[in-house]
This record gives sequence, structure tokens and C-alpha cells, in this order.
Amino acid sequence: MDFVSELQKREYRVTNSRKVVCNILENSGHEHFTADALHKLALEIDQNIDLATIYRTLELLEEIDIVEHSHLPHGSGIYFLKNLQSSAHIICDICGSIFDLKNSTTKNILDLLKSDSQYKDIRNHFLYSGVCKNCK
Amino acid sequence: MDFVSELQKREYRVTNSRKVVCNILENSGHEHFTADALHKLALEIDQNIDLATIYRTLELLEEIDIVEHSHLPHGSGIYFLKNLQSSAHIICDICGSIFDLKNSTTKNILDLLKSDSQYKDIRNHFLYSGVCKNCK
DNA sequence: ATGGCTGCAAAGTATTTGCAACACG
DNA sequence: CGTGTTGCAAATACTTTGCAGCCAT
Repeated sequence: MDFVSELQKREYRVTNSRKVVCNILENSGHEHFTADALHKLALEIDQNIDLATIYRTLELLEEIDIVEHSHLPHGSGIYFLKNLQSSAHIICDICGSIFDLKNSTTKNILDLLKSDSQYKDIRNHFLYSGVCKNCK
Repeated sequence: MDFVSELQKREYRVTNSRKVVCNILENSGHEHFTADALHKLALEIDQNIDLATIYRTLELLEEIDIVEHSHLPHGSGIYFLKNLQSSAHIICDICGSIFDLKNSTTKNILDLLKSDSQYKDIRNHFLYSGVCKNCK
């Protein structure tokens, strides 16, 4: 089901801004976006879309499990399409390319963290970073 | 070797602000600080120390491997004494208490990340979050 | 004495919020 | 129509920077 239908189903209003954002997310070919980058893309389609609306829309899409967000090493936010194959990512410190880690890797990491710390509901809010194959 | 001597050795100037910050880091009993919390402690000793100086001093201490910094889930920075026993931490979403993960846990995580992604020099800002034993 | 550091103020970056007007259902 | 949503502007939170004067060496 496409993102707009998902909004409809949940009785959120399908506004122009939301259509534009959903379209970019579904069709741009990218899998991750900063709010600002997404805003720039949105402006090419509708010049009146505000950055605040981008943030609010991303927040909404996160609530209904279409996107998730994480933080770049520097601290600012980056949004990902939720992908059944991967929920953790590693970014290249040099070229910025992002690699999607396997779910099994994520699961194993969480198990290690859990047995060491005894914490529950563990999450990692940050992208891992390193140097990718091409840049080393 | 204490932090001030470390500065001296590297020919950085031992100023009052730096002495105050080093003293707090070495003697407060805490292992992690936000810039703001450290600033408040510093003001109790010298009322003229500026937040900007705290940031600059932390940056300097990071350069010479005395502290390292990470980000809270919300995005703002948190500074840790570099500790041979632990370089990764998990913060409780509820009470804010921080647990230091074993180095072996960190090492195992890095191995998992490395074999999945083939990236080198991998880092996380290594602040995970979850719910601690007391809060669950 | 000289240039590394400082406090201060201002700017910068990322994100959130208040509000009146608008437009979706 | 009624209210959920928007654009705009301002506020917020955190961090960095420019600069003139100070002080550690």
C-alpha cells in the first residue's frame, strides 16, 4: 500500500504537502533523507512547502511506521524509509555513503548489549560510522 | 599522570579555566558531563568561566585523548572521561542513569559490524538507550 | 613581550512552537 | 462547515566563532 493510502486509511488528511513528501519518499530512489534535503526536493515541486511542515510530516510518517529516524555522528537527524530488511545503518566518514546492516547483525548487537547491561528496550539512536570499502 | 600535567607536557597553557575543568573531571566522581552541567560546576569555583571556554576545553581534552564525546538521544552532547574499562555506554530513557558497557561487549559489536559492512575504523557514538533494571 | 587563551556577544545550525488563515473531508 | 493542517515567524536549544584584551610562559 502506498503511503498516501496509508494516511487516508488512518483518517489523516491528504494535503498537498503530504502528497509531495510521500511521492519523494517513494519515488526519488533515495533511502535516507535529512529534513533539509527533503525540503529542497519538495520545493522543486511546490515552492510554498515549509521546512516545519517537512518536520511535522516526517514525525507523522514515523508514527505510522513508514519512516524511522536516527542521528548522524554530528547529531543532526536523518530519516530512513522503514525497511524490513534493515533497521541499522553505517555511514562512511569520508564519502557519506550509507550501508544497511543486516537485521541479524542488529539483533546480535542488541543481544550483546542486553546481556551486558541488563537494560530492556534497547535502541541505538545513532548511525554507526566508519570508512567504506571504496574510501579506504 | 594528571590532566593538567598532560596539558603542560604538550605545551598547552595551564590557565585557570583549564585547571578548574580538569579538577572537576578528576575529582567530582562523575564519569560523564554535558557541557552545561560542567559549566555549572565550574561556576561554583570561578564565576567568570564562560560556557564557550568549557566547550573549547572539552574539545582540547578530546584531542589529547582525555575525554570523548557522544550524543544523547535528543541530540545534544555528552562528554565522558576516556576510560580503559569502557568506551560505550547505555543511558536509561527514564531515570537517565548511565551504564558503562564492558570493552569486550564493544569489541564484539565492532566485529559484528565489520564483518557485515566491510567498513573500517568503525565507531558509534556509542550511547545506546534503554530502560534500566531499577526503572522497569 | 608575545601570542595563546579568555570572556563576551553575536552568529550559526537544527528543530519546535504559536497562531491566524486555509482547505480537506 | 468545522477542524486538522499549513506557512510564516519567532522561539528554543545547543554549539561555534570573531574579537579585543589579558596572562602564562
